[in-house]
Amino acid sequence: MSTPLHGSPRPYLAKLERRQRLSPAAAAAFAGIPSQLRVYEANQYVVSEGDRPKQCRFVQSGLVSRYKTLRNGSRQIVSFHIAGDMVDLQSVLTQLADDGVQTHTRTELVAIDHGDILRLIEDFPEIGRALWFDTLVDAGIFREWTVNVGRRDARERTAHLLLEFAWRLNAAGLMDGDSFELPINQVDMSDALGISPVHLNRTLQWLRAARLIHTHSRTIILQDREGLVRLSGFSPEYLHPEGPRQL
Amino acid sequence: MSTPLHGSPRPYLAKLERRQRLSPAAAAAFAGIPSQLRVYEANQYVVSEGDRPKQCRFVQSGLVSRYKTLRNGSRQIVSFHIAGDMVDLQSVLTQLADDGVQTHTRTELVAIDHGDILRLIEDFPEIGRALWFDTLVDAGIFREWTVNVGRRDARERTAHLLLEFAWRLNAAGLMDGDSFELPINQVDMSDALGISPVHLNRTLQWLRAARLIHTHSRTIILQDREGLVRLSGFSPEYLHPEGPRQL
DNA sequence: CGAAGTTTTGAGGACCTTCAAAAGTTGTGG
DNA sequence: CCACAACTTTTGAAGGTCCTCAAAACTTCG
Repeated sequence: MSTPLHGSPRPYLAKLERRQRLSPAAAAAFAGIPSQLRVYEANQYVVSEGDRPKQCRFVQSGLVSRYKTLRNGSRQIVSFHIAGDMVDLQSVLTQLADDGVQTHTRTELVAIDHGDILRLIEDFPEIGRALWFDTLVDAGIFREWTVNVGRRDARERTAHLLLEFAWRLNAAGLMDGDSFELPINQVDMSDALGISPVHLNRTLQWLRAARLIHTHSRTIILQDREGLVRLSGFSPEYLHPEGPRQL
Repeated sequence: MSTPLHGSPRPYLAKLERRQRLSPAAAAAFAGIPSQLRVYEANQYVVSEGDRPKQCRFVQSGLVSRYKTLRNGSRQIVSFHIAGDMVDLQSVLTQLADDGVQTHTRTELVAIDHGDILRLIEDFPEIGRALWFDTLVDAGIFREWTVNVGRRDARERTAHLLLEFAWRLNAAGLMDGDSFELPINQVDMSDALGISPVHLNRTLQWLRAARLIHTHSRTIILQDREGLVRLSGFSPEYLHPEGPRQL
């Protein structure tokens, strides 16, 4: 971890503004909020389960996950966060972190003090609504993940996760046609899917053999989107692309 | 479904006030919000996936769940809501319901217009924070459910669900010592746990044989809480009993 | 070029599923 | 208050998906 540098909340602000118009005053106040940039290497722990963080962070570049550890040492990743995503907005109000946060590749995180966020909401209710909506979308993703691990078999759930990544990366302008970078190893990916690494490996081989995906290094190419959608039942409503209700 | 009767937001308000003090003005405004009581029989559908509800509802008495249906007909229940819980607070801002809501027993629901909630938040930012915190607790439960179906075997996850029920019912003052009513059949419960009804039945038999629980009709008696906690790894931090950060 | 990390393979077994039917329980109307 | 229908729980049996363990092959990086 390097020393904190001057950060900028703009990438996250941009994401909020893609969803709903903010007044110039609110946007300016948000853009002026104090923030620090920190760069993490791959596989570093940013927040640990049980911490009481004083800041929340969003991803400027890279990939992080939130995870929970069980006593037997097994682990479940409960969410991924790509560039522009707020990682632990919840910590603004909840005092205890019930999950941990780690990086999967070299990642730039921008940290903002809880107090500054709360003051911003106080001054600009529209920002409060935008942040609330952001947590509602997160909650929708959590629900879909419960469905994924609860009711889809390994092939379906792997295909579903890849399509979710593609959809979110595309919304963030990070897709390159049908291909995207997924800088995560199979052990971590299996922790997100609730299966064993060995079985994930065989599942990926099956997806490749079925010509649904193509991979080289850590690039995923969606060779047959139609087929992936048919296999997984992916449908993006749960990501709420329509944005929040307007007043 | 009967004709709507005059309702009262007090049970939900009471839940919010157990977590954080509200100013008398805010509490009074909340208590005065228009609301309608509706009574549903068991196994009725309240909201369907894809609906665009104009109201949100909380449970006055009874039990409801939120679920998602897959194309092959299988189903995952993603949450349960007991008396005092807001069921679909998220619909205040999200336009499209990405899951359905159904009852499991005779249930009284109190409906409140989205517009009235939004106005209340506008007038009383402290209520906005209380509602945001409520959705954050919900999101914490969703994450734990992902862990439950992703990384715990059938015995562990069944024990975990029962302890979560016990903990939440106790917080709502609905526990009777070590026993509580769970008005839900094994088919629906298996949809919440991501296992087959047959396997849930055998799992429950195992829990009874291990003298961890005792059941008669739809009453659950936690015969050995210690043992259930040891088996499931249940720990209530994810329910955020500490309440929201105070300003 | 060696070391560490990651992916792949093999084999055996555990957990959980499906299907089908029986047994038990609850609710309703005559 | 009994009889019957509908629903729910339980049982049995066979089979599939996924797991664990262990080692080999491959890749990445200093």
